[in-house]
Amino acid sequence: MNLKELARLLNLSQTTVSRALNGYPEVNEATRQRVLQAVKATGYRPNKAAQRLATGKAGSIGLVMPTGTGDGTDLHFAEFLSGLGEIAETNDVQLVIDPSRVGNEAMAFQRLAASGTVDALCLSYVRASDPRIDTLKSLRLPFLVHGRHVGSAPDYPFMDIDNCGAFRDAARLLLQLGHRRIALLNGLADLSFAARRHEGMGEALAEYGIALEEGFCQHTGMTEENGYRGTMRFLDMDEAPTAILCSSIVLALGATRAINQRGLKIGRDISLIAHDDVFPYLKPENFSTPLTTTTSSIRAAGARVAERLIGEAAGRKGLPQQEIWKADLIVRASTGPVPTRKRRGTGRHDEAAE
Amino acid sequence: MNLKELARLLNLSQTTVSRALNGYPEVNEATRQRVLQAVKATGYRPNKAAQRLATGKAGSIGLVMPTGTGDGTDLHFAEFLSGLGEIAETNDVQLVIDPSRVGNEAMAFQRLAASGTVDALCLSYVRASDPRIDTLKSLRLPFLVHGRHVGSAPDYPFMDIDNCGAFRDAARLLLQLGHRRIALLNGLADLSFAARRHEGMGEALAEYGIALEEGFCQHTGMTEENGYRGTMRFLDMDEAPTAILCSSIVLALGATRAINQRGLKIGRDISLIAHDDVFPYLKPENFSTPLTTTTSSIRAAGARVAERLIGEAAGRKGLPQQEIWKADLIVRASTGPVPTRKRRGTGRHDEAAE
DNA sequence: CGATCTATTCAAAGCGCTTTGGAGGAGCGC
DNA sequence: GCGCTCCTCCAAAGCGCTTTGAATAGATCG
Repeated sequence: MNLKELARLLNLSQTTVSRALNGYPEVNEATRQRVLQAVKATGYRPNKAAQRLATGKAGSIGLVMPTGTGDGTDLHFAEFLSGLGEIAETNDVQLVIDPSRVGNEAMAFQRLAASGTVDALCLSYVRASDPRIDTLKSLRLPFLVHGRHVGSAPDYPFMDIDNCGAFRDAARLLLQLGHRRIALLNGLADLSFAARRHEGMGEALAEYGIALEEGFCQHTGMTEENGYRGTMRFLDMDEAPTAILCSSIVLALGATRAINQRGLKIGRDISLIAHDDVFPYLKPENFSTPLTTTTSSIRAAGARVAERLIGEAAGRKGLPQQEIWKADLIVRASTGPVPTRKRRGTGRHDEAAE
Repeated sequence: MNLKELARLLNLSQTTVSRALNGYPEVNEATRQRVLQAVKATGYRPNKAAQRLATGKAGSIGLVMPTGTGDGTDLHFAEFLSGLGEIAETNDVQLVIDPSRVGNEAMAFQRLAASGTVDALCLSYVRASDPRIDTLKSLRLPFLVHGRHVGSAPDYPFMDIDNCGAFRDAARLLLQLGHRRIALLNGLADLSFAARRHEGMGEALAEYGIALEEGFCQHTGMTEENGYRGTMRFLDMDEAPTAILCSSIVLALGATRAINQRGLKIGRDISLIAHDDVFPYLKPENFSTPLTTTTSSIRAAGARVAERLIGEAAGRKGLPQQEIWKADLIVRASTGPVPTRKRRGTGRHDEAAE
């Protein structure tokens, strides 16, 4: 069933039927109703490809899915996607995702853009320095970056959370609790959020005249395994940290395992703060010791990104170009004052820097 | 840059250029090279919408993403998607995902199908009894079901793993080790894989004359929290199970937490087997006690589904219509002989049935 | 009453691609 | 030289939709 048939069926021209369907004013209300009736009766659906061809609008937004990274990226991607999806659904917009091997995304973007399958593009998993942003800028499509590069001030639309502030606040809390040796289990170093969290933590330490030593930092894929290994390495140090910041709840999972295995008690012997992207299946409040977190729903971020992207594709103006959400610092039982009596290592010991 | 311009540029007709690009034989190899050169130089990409309209082929496969279920579904979906994506990428096929609120998927499928944006559809997260399959059958598009309904023999193409066999084998192993009180932490009861695993476990127990009691079964979303709670409930029983089967590694995570909290030792005091979908960020071998698992990569399944779907969309015949993969039972340290001396509860105690 | 609006409707021209049905020329056998 | 087949290439007809530019009819007006 296509427009032509439908029009013939109604003894109308395609023009009129098309207009009736798309809400143009120059069609009699009675005929519009007649058309709507017929649509319902026949189950007619406009062919999207034809619509695209005719209008140039695709009715979908594109995103590039990093495939097979194996670093726990997928976990966040799924949740982000879920948020995107919710908004996309209510706006009757489809998501077309172009899977692409890492390093090949620029091509994937070009393909998506040139093929005219999407009205707007979304970039996620931004690297600290990311050439894909330039690719995006060179395309003539609206786009939105989830995250932002590090260094210069971004001159493109983005939506990001205040990773720097989050980890600054988290580190401050620990410092206020008397911790001086604080370690960081971070995501891969070239990811922008990882760089920013590192930075924020460094800032807080600096306020106490402490330097963030690289020995106290791990940059890895955010898997349970890496969380475990990193924590073990920290705990094995002569001057082991009394607190650890984790860039992901999955890392915290591994950290918890390591700490438990050592017979230490989280919140008493060692403090733990993790960034929580709010996964429904793994909640920080359900850890054996409920986890203090910096919290920001990545799903909500996805929803917001979709909202803006759809708006922009529709030509709506006046949307904020750059947006940074603060993450909440939610204190639970995994943080406590620095242990006064030594349990392991040498106990309290200020590491003044500079 | 479009075909017409490109053709003019080359002093060729659109026909010839189109044919050169699509690998038709009736074009001189020399001119084909010339065309290819020009494409490279100009960065020409065929407009997908136009191609779709002309050929009726969309060059993409559609899947419906269940949105906002909050039951840990997303986790598996992401990994599955990742597998789909890998194959889709190499075949230059896009994935269009239609997010849809649960219960609304039938409409989403119809929308996808009628709009002509996809060549084939994939259904995942099959329920034990699933009306969406009928929807799919009524559409005139190739489709593939990941999973299969329970009850009658499926009369549609699917790809599934042998959930029944996997949990039968797993339960058998436990039975051989002397366990008689075995519990099940399952996914939501209306999901087909959950039903099948329940069934398989029941079969194994039946071989030993044991009935699978509902008190030993939990059907919930596969979150860490539910794993923990369920396990706690089991451990609190007078006749607590000596072994637990988990339908997901995330459930096992919660189970581990509960067991540890009780001061029990996995593999000695209580045995644990989980189904492992092979998530890169959470590996059973890295649990504090490495987990015995029934293993089948959901990513590989996604890849296979994509392969078949793409083949079918291309009209390739002779592909197997129904496919069931066996899951490997990989024994690690979380399973051991049933404890002989009682630690908790009443120790060994046969619960003969019937 | 002829002229000017206004409210509806329509025919036809694309959108950028594929594909059908030739056309022109080279090569061949007779 | 003629008819034939091959090999290349082309013009033009769609695919199903939107949209431009008119046409028609009824209403309004001087």
